[in-house]
Amino acid sequence: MKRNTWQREAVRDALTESEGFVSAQALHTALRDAGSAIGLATVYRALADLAGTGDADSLQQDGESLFRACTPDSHHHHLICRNCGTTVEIKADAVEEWAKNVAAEHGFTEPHHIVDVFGLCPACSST
Amino acid sequence: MKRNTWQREAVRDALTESEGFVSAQALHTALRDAGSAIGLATVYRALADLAGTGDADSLQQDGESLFRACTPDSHHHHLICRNCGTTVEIKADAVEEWAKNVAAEHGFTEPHHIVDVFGLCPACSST
DNA sequence: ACTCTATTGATAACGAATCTCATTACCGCT
DNA sequence: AGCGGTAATGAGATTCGTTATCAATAGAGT
Ligand SMILES: [Mn+2]
Ligand SMILES: [Mn+2]
Ligand SMILES: [Zn+2]
Ligand SMILES: [Zn+2]
Repeated sequence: MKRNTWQREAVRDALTESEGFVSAQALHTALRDAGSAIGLATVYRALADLAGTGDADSLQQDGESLFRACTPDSHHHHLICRNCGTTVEIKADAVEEWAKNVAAEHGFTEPHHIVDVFGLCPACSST
Repeated sequence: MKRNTWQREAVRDALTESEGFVSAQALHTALRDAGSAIGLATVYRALADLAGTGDADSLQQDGESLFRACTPDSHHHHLICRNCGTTVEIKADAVEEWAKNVAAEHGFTEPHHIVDVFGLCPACSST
């Protein structure tokens, strides 16, 4: 059975308080700086769990995985500032349909898709 | 100035002969198996060059970069078999427009996007 | 041919992520 | 509340993709 630990709660809380996508290592450093004694491996495990249950979304950038607390049970995509990490959740039913159709047209089954939009947020654009 | 070497040509040719996306290490192994004495670092450098000039597209899967020879000067996306790597190039003007608009609506500038569709190709679906 | 220097490649170094395993502590049970 | 089984933890070792080093090589203009 799955047990509840303060470590998992700490990771969940730290994720929620982050503005945008963060790496496991950044989250671990933030927790340690805040006085926590949590281990790095535990942060990785907690993030993997959260991503597995749908409570966190992840994406890969520059060869490392980034995570973000997300609205559960709601498939969506992200608009991400590549400078400061600020993230906006986006619903895109048209793209969902397109992805499903394009896979079917070529005889591909069990389709899934990766759709992310990067840019500079208003604050980072004006500097 | 940029010099022409048989190593760069070998990487370009090997990429072109590959069916789908391949990793730098897989390409290096294939070249060595074919009798080439090319070094691993050179394969990495050649692939980075090709990606930089737009002659190759790249994506990240399971923490490693995969590359593929692509039609130059033609922005497109990919439908990829996650079992055998077989890839189909896809034009999707509607998605291009959507990405541009969604960025503009939120005040994000200099937008770009990552759009990939994964699935099982017809051959891999029937097993 | 000569010279300059971009390129190469064996190897070391780096870094994100995972594994090991002895220790800890959550939780169902009495 | 006290036990006991065992899931979870964490410091350190390990794996593995990628990049940095740097002496040797070779492309290309003269
Ligand atoms: Mn989607
Ligand atoms: Mn596009
Ligand atoms: Zn920003
Ligand atoms: Zn396939």
